Order: sequence, then C-alpha cells, then structure tokens
Amino acid sequence: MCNSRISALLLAWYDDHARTLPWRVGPAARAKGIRPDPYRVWLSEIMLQQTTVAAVRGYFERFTARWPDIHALAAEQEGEVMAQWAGLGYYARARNLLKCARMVVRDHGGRFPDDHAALLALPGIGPYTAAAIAAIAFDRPETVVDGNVERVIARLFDIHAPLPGVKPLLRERAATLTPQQRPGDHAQAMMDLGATICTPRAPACGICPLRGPCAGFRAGDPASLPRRLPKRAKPTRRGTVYIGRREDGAWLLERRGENGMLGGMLGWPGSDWDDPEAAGHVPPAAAEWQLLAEEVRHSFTHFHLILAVQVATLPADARPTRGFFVAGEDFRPADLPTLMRKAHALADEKGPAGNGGAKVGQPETAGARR
DNA sequence: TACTCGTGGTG
DNA sequence: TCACCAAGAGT
Repeated sequence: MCNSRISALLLAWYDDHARTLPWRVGPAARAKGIRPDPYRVWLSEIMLQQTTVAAVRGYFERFTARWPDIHALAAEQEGEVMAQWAGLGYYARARNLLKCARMVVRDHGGRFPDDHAALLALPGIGPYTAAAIAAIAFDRPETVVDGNVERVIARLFDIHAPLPGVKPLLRERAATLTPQQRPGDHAQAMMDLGATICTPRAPACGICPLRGPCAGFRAGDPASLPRRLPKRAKPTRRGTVYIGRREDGAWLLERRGENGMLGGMLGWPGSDWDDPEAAGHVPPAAAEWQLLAEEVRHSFTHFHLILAVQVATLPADARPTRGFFVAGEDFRPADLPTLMRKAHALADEKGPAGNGGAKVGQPETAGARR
C-alpha cells in the first residue's frame, strides 16, 4: 500500500473520530476555512509537552480566560504566570512561555511567525512544537513527530531498532506520510491515533483504521514497539524543608532560583537534596523547630525524594536569613509546585499552626506520607 | 550526546 | 506497589 493511501485512511478516520479539544478546530470547521488561533495552538502545544491532555485541559481554560491573547500574556508579571502554572510541572516551560510571548509582541508585532525556522528561534519552541504550530495553525506541510507518532510509525513499519537511536529513521518514515493537503489535520490525526488507538500498552488494533497496512500488526506483536534502551535506576535523595509561620499567620516562603528543580517557583526554604543525609543545613530563622514524624515522598523524572519537614511558629519580630513572609490571607497553596504543596499539607495537618497540634518531641505516628 | 527537568494516570 | 509513560526543550 502506498503512503498517500495510508494518509487518506487516517484522514477519513479523523473526520469521524477527532477528539473535541478546547484548542482544536475540528475537521468539519477546518474544511469551512475556519483557522485555529495561533496563540491558542502555541499555548496548548507548550502545555502538552510531556503532559497529558487530561492534565492540560483545566490549565488551558484558566490561562485563556485570564490571558485571551498574546498581548495580555506578554504584559503579565512573571510571578503570576508561574503561580498559574503551578502543578503542571516542567517549570522552565512557564518561564519560556512568557519570554516567548514578549518576544512575539516585541519582534513580530504580536503575530506568530508562520514558518518552521522562525518559530524554532523562539524560546521554548523546539523541533516538534515548531512543526506542530506551522502545520496546525498555518497549514504548512511539516512532519510532526512526537512520542505518539514515533510509536505509530514504529508499528506501522515494524521497526525494531530501539529508541532513541532510531529517531532519525522514524522521522524519515513519518515524512513519507505527510500530505500536501490538510497537513495540520494529518498531524493531529497521527497524534489522536497514538493517544486513543495505537496506545503504548494495549493497542486497539481491532478498530484501527491502519490495521490493513500495518506491518507491526501483521508481524504479530505491535505492543512491543517501539523498543527502548533500558533506563538507569532512580536514586533516592533526601532533604529538609522549614515551614515557618509567624504569629500573625504569615508564611515564610522563598522564590527558587531559575536554575535547577522547580526553578522560578515559590517554595519552603530548606536544604539541598544532594546530600544523602541532608546534613549541613541551617534553618532560615531562629525558632524552636519541630521535626514532623511523617515525611513527604515524591518522585521526579530521574530520582525519588524523601523530604523531612520542620515546622515552627516564628515570633512577630523574626528576621529570617532567607525568603520573605506572605500574609496568611494572600497565601494560596495552589501557587506552589506539587512537592511544596504536599509539605504544606503535612505541616498544616500535623504542625503547631494546624489543628493537629503534634507535641514537640512526641511525634504522633511513624511512617511516611506520599 | 546524554542529562536535566514534574506530574499524574495506568497496568 | 511501582515502573512506565505522555503533543519535548535546553544545555
């Protein structure tokens, strides 16, 4: 079967089965000439980097409600953008999002460039996102290759060589499928197929529109593709955070540096996470710190973290060596990344400021909290 | 090139 | 329970 036939099968399937997504102009509307807003396409693609549709949906709705266009976003303060991004992860995306918005306003008159090279020059936009915006928003015949497409192609052509080395070959094969007509719908169809039919664990080959030409299906074990090189085991790191609350209810927080984990986000002052014993750190203010019996457990992409939590009530005249106070009524846990949110939840429940009221030196329960 | 960078769902 | 994985980019 020739590749134009494969694309035709895919587009026919997409016409009937395209998912309704807040940032998407569906195939019927697209056929009437309605084009998606490049701003919304860009925003969705940044949010969707390594992130599921389910996780993105709410964030996308809140962002577009608050910042309906690129000018509104470009004019916003960085701290507000970071707070709205909190919980979505990969926080460099949020910092680059704002940089990109300001660059588009300053250098492109508030309009996204419509070609791959110019898009690639913008912060936070890499090869995938540049191709996706060019294809979806501007109908450029770009080949869009994400994790879904790599999986679909590896199965369709029964390619057994492992990722990541086989990426160039997968891209080459994907390019042979890219049509001159409806390249944006084709790209979205490939990704929808990968997300709903050609799934990682248990692909629904029985209802797949590409079952006929699929070499992987014919070979008998499409679920085993694509192959991957084995990954390194995750180490476990330890650290300590200090959750201090002043007598007037204000919380002691700090803005984390732009480099490193949770860069640019609000968090509780604490130790580095490198040292196995979390030794050699000092509290951010003088007080009677109380070590909670429970710990926070959290898993990142490349390591596990066990976080000890120290809590204290700080005097009204406290002079912390790090961070700043945020008034109780201004503090929103939702502005924190998930790890710091977990630590706050534990302190609020078990610490002196919460109604749990664990006694100093008499931890309530052993064990850890996830 | 290979490593860093979050989070939540899934089997 | 836990490894795997997701519409990757930056360095």
